[in-house]
Amino acid sequence: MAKVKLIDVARFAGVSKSTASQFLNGRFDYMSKETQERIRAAVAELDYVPNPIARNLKATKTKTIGVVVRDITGFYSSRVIRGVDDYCKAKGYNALIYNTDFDPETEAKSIEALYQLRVDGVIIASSGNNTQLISGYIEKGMPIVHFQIENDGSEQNIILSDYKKAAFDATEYLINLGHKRICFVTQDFNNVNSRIDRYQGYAEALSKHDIPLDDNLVQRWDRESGFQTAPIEIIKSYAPTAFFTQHLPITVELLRSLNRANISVPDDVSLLGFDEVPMAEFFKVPITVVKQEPYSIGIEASKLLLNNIAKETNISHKILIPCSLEIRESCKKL
Amino acid sequence: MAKVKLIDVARFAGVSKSTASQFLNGRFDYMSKETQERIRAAVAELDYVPNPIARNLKATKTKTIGVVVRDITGFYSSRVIRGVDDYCKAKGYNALIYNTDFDPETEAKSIEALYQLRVDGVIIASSGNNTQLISGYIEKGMPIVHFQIENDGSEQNIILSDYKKAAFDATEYLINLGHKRICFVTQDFNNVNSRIDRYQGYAEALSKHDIPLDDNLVQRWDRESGFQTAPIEIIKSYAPTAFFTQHLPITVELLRSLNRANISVPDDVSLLGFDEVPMAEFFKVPITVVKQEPYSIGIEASKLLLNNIAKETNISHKILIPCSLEIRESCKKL
DNA sequence: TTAATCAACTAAACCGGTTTAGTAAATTTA
DNA sequence: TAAATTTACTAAACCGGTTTAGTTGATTAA
Repeated sequence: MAKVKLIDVARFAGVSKSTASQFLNGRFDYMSKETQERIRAAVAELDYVPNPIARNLKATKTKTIGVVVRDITGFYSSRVIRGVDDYCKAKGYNALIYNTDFDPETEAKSIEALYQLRVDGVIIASSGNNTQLISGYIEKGMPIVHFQIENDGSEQNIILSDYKKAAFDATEYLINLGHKRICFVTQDFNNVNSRIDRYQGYAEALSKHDIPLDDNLVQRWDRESGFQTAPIEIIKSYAPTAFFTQHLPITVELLRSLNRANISVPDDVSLLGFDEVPMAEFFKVPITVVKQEPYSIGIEASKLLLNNIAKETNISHKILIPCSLEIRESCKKL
Repeated sequence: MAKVKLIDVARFAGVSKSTASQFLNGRFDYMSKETQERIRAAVAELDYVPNPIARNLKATKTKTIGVVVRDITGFYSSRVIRGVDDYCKAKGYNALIYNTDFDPETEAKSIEALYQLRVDGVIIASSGNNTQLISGYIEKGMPIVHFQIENDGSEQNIILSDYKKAAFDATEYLINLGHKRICFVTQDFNNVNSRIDRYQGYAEALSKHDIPLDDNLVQRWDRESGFQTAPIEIIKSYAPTAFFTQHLPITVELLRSLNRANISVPDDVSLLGFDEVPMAEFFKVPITVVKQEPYSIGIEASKLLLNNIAKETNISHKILIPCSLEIRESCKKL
């Protein structure tokens, strides 16, 4: 494609490669005005475009970072990526996206691929199954910033929503509406702080309002097998007046179940979801949710990463981004 | 980061750089078993990882392509990108995403950035305002594949939904439900074939069923100023029994208007949209839509691009991907 | 007047690989 | 038995830049 290179410019201007390079990097220390002008003219005449790859080879930098997400297609992930990308582009970096589809092995392969590609750093929403492996890369000197998922016991750079406060606020909102039997639906904690924190926010709100914590109202859902106990059974057996779902897919599946069983939201049961629901305004019942700020998370994550890259430090930072409660129509006042 | 290089491996194995390189590239032509074994051992011992950048420098290839979209966050774009990325990764390429936010200038800058980065090719949903410029890059030898938007008169590689057939089928579906006054809501054609084709599909369906084409029922919408005529006015003045919107934002805005004006879909007026609507199943009225296959479009676009890169040809190909009608509840039988 | 300094460059090494053109020893052919 | 060929490598050029260590002629200080 672009064939004219530095040596061509140098020859055209009648100077050496070194001088041409100095000029292009703005170091005019001891360079006569005429020489500068000749090189400028040569660049213009030959339509020269420096090759950033050759440049970075020498610098042993790629000006590229990696972003490892579950699926770029998701509402949350795509916005994080957009934030990362906007910040990176502004700082002269490019971002390479790797999708893991929730598979820890694909995740491991992605990190290795990025390592081999010599990216300057990585932003990752890790599954939590590769903690050891990731530590290894950090030791090898690859700066890594996490987001979305915080695993227990790992000191790391991470940007997170303030899950605990968000869950607390949401639960308190339901309590203030008169709810006492609030069913908390979560994925298995599995040492993931990001899940435990929400639970704690929930528990603390109950405690603050002297509502006993009923273990029957803490229900599990997982990606493969769905609800451990069917929502209809939960309602029959434990009579919750509200569901508080901790993840968009849980909200979606719960809503689907309730619709199928002809259980009306919010008349029969209230529903509050974690994570924004796209197109909520057009829903039969617009869902009240805890809204995260994925775009901001992306910005902050890349800010932190590029900072670490620049300073070659790796002191663990944890940054919390506040959430907000988006009140719509799925929670009834009792 | 990774510091061990080829020369280290070579020294460790007691061979020259060249021999080590030959080994790593699987050319064992005249290499003794013992030498092979020694290099293999050195690689393993030193944990050597080849530097793809240095490799590609010599090859004058980057094994990277660019993808220029409006906004990675969108339902359609994110899926196209996912398709592109899956195909590219499988073929050893990486994709760099550039967002234009519908701004032709940002688009131009993105292409130039990708050109300077020496990407091996570009996949783009162009605004249509940079046709000249893009031709320039093609002439410079940069392979380009378009998708989503086809501009009038430009011979180019392009992957598209079969817009005409899709619009024909959708219109005929409405006609078969008894609709005769179908309001076609579109962006200004502006020489964009992707829009004109839909209009032709619409017109041909009407014609086939002997329904006169009423210009009053062809309405404009644009991103900045919204509807040229407010939907309520359209209904009052021209009494359509159905709307057929040509773009997701139009569908969304129309629905919003109708809701605000308390006009019921489909009781007062039917609605059929182009483009899938996320979460449609939970809508007050699930919207019937023409569903495109963005993931397939991404796959096909990258297939075509990588093919052109490999063969260094650039014969214009146009590939149509069929759409399907996703029938839900927003169209009433009259 | 001569050594030291400075302005304005350039040669060559380097980044980390690939590839082409050789080379020396062993083997085959004439 | 000498020439031609084959085997198993290596030296050096190259990809397209950056950077370090010089070099040369002019100017300034001692």
